Amino acid sequence: MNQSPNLRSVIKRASIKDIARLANVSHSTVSRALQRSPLVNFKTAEKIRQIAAESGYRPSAVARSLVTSRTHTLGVVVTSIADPFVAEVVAGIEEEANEHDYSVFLADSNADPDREVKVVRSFEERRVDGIVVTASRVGALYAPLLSEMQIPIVLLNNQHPGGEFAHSIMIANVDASRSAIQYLLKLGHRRIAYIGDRFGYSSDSERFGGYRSTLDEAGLAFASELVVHGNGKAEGGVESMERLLDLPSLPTAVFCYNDMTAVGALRAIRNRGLRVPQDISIVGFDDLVLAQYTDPPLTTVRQPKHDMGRLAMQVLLKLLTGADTEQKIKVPGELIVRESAAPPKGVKA
Amino acid sequence: MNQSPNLRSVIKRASIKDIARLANVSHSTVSRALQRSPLVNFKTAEKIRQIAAESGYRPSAVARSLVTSRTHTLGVVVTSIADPFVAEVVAGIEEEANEHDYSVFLADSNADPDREVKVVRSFEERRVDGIVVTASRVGALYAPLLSEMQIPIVLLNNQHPGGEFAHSIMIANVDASRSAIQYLLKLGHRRIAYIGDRFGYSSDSERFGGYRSTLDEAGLAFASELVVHGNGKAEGGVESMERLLDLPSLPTAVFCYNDMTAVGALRAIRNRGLRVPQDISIVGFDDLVLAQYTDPPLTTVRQPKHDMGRLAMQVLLKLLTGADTEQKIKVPGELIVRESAAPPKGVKA
DNA sequence: CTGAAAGCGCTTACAG
DNA sequence: CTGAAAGCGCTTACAG
Repeated sequence: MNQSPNLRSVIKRASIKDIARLANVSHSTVSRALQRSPLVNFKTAEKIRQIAAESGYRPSAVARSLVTSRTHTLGVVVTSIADPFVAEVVAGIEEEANEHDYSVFLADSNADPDREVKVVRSFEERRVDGIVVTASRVGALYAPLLSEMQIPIVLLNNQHPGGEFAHSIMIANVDASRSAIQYLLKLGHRRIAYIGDRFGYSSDSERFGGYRSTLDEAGLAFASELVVHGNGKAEGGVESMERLLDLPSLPTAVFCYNDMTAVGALRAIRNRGLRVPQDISIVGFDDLVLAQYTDPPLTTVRQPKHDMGRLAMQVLLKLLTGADTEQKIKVPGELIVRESAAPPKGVKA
Repeated sequence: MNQSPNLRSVIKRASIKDIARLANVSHSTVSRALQRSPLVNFKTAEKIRQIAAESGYRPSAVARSLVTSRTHTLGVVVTSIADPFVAEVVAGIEEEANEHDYSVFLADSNADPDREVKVVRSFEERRVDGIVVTASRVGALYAPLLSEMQIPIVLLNNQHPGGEFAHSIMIANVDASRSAIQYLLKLGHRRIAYIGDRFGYSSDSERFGGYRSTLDEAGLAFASELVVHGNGKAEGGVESMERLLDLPSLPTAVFCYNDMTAVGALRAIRNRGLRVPQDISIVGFDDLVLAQYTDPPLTTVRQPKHDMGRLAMQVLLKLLTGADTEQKIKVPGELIVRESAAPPKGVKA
């Protein structure tokens, strides 16, 4: 009963031919019966299916793929699956894929361009039906590779969503960023800092753009010392916030590129003996689950990560069924007000 | 240049035959040249490879798999990829797999037994070379399915690692739990609570076992009101901690099933206006990255998540190359002392 | 309704 | 060193 795996691997799996022999029909008929084709007599079909079930038969997706030239498979390439934003997006992709009987290959590039190229190449060899690239920082570097590929690709929050790639889904960075800054202005803040992400090519500049234009429109002079850059992680948030805290005149509020950066900023502020939001207000971006559990709970811009993942898969599915409209979808962010932002000192709520 | 995907999909990919025609050799020779077989003349091999490169040829892994009956693929099934513990484990698996040119299928069961069964079945049809199941809660339910499978499986922190499954890698729950409780005892705590996970079949009972036996050995009477159960998430930690805080006599320290539970406990304590660790000490389990950024930073038991993932893949690799030793690996946890635990009131450090 | 035949894109003995 | 042949496990016209 408990044979060793290598012993077992010697035993050949049952194929359609074996079932055919047992059922006394041709393997064509078995194939049809298993596909529930109406072309085969009901009783024989039943019998065949029963025999298949009893013998633990499992059709070979690889053989099927070879003839149909569809693998019902997609490749997902991420910069880091350990990044909570990415993990939630992948959960959404996977869920949608699963519902449509697609399997997903996951590849973590670790933000290494070479590895990303290698991985995309391996997806080509696996003959995936489509690819989704999530939050890649290096997209531009392998653009030529992608553009010559014969596989539909959809980019999700990619740093280089432009030109040659027809299909992308992106958070509406500028508007989302503006809503965060408008909220801060409404609370009475006038000295608002921005902690960006030095690796976020387009998303950082868009979020920064929203920050700057909103400040401009409010008639506030741009103060370059209030703009610093982290790395999108908590440690980068700590460092960046420390630089801000060394300023002769502190900001009363800080808008962060993402929640992890905000978590770091929170820590740096605490380390200096200051309090959020009484001394400094903080606003994040993403709305990770942990944003509800920071101290204080984080006011942030929500990205519908799970839905964005599903959407990416839906776009892919549409492309796969032949639709060929160019798809560049912008998803709105939503400001989630919690407790990390409040009016600055001396201003009533 | 920018043809539509469906137009493109009509254009057949180059096959080994196309290359053969261009190179004026047989497809057998092309196959050999591409595999860098020493059997083929060096100059012809060079020429063939060049032609292949120029024509953007990509070998079909599916065709190759059909003949070699190896897919160089593995399936990873997880309860939830959005769980930070799981995500880090998967990162480790993926990294090790990548280094050995394996591709990984990821399936998220959402802790749904039916889905888990469906997914494992699809992995069988895809002819994955191996499967790793991570932190499954429902393993027992599909034990029969697994045991009749012809594919090697390794279980990682599975709730039912026993009997029929030869290969598993597990954190040393009992010892890790004991080290946490011993630390708390050394700090002077005598009234120590435990917030478990009602879904953690074996890991919860093992961690509880470590808790209880260490208390016993210290001569402390077991107080059942000090043991409550969450769901492994922050919300469950909040609820459970609230129940503890309603006790007529509060615990001075709480050992939590995992870090997310601890994060919830931290929040519940803060909501009651109490402080950690001055009023109550908290110890977690996992050492997620966020454990460094809670307020206060969390004292916790580290699981080497990334390494455990790599290890799982290594075991699989070993099984695939024929080794057939039963592998049940126990990985030690490590107590990471930060700031969420301190001597109870009235006891000097 | 059923079967024989061809073919998907490779690998690999077998013969030269 | 090279090619013709067989075969991996399926699907699907084509003929009956």
